[in-house]
Amino acid sequence: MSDQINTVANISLWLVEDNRHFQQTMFSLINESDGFECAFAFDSCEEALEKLKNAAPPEVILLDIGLKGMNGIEGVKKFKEITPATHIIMLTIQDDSNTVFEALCAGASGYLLKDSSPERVIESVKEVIAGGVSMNAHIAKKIVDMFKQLNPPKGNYRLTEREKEILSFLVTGLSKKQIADKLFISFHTVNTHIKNIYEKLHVNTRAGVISKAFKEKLV
Amino acid sequence: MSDQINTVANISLWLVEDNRHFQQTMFSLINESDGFECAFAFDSCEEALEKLKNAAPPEVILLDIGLKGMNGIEGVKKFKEITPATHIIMLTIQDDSNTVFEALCAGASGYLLKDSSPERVIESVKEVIAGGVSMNAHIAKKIVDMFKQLNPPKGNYRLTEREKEILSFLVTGLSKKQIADKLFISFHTVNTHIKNIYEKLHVNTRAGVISKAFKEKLV
DNA sequence: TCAAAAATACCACAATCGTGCGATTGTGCC
DNA sequence: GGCACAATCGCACGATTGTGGTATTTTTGA
Repeated sequence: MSDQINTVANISLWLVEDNRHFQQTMFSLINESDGFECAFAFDSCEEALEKLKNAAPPEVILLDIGLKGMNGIEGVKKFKEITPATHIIMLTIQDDSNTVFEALCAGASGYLLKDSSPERVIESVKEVIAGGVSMNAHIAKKIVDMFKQLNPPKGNYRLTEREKEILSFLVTGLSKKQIADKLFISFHTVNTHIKNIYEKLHVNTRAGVISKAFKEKLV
Repeated sequence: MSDQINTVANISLWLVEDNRHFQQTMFSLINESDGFECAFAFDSCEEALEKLKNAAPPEVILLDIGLKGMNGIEGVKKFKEITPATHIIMLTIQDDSNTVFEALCAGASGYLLKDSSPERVIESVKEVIAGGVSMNAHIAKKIVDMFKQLNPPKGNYRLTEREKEILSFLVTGLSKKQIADKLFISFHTVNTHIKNIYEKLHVNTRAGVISKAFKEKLV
């Protein structure tokens, strides 16, 4: 508790990038920015991971997506295993949405085009530290599209409330008898409801109902 | 082909917003921006939808998410039905991610906080016209999180290739006999395989296997 | 108020399923 | 050679399912 006289601690960043020229540029850019400090710059994930064994993890890692050796995607996973609280921003030359998308799924918090303006770099870092995910409109669209695709408008088979209820029990794997007991109705009634569900969904086996229910998000 | 002397056509926008003060501010902001033109401003979705019947649709609609009458979400759906090529940007007072998320799923191309800077507004419009989706880091995180949730790491139950194959047939609703015929093996063999699958997945009904297969993305 | 829709209940029977056994063959591995 | 494992095949039997009916009561909507 001696010499905390100047300011609050800087945000610490690490840089993993094999292009020495770009590495230098980025390194300087960060260290010249108020409140940020680029502690280390590495040429490969392997080196950075090695360093993590005996150094405090940074708050943010800027990680080239196209590294030799362990590539960025694998890198994200490894880093996140070791220090899950560290935010990782991918660096890419081009707007390759597939790769970026994979990186996000692997745990990255955003990505930056390498030719981004210094302001944009700093803005991204701030965004991820605030808990956000930093991406551009193009990637955002990819993700929203994919999301919509995974959430197709659910088909309407005009199931009644009771039928939906029973469908949900079928999906959990209950037998007719178990459903009857659960709803305090007769086995025969459940039988009838199931017959009606089968007819409405155009299926004729348990397996058919359940697949259809999952595929079309009926449950 | 007569008087195309001045410039390329302006980007046409419509504004749907019931707060008259904000409506005026935004209207002026847009019309003062080079290359943009706010053709109409409406107080409600109903009015704008009415106008669409006899006016050319705009390239972009700025749509308040919290309108009286038909709200923004329903509005997006209606607009998109009538003029799917029109990009819609939602206007929100607060960063309400659930609503914004619904809007995006309903077809919106982005959203703007109402206190965004004029530059941010124009930037968003440009982004959506370029085919992107405009959102901030906070919403982006929500969506990426949701996406990850939909793609959980698949459990490994050490199913053999044959078992996986049979599992996939089970999911499509085939009976033991049908599977046997399809694979040119005996009914009894299929029976055995299914028994083993049940044991490995810790289930004991057809329904159980299929739900588990879907929930854990085994197929 | 009256008809339609939904929920309830019952019966019977063939088909299919789940599960208890046991057994042979081929393959890879130490 | 011996061991583990996957794939194959077999039998038996009780449990459950799917399907063909019919029929009553309650709820809903026009």
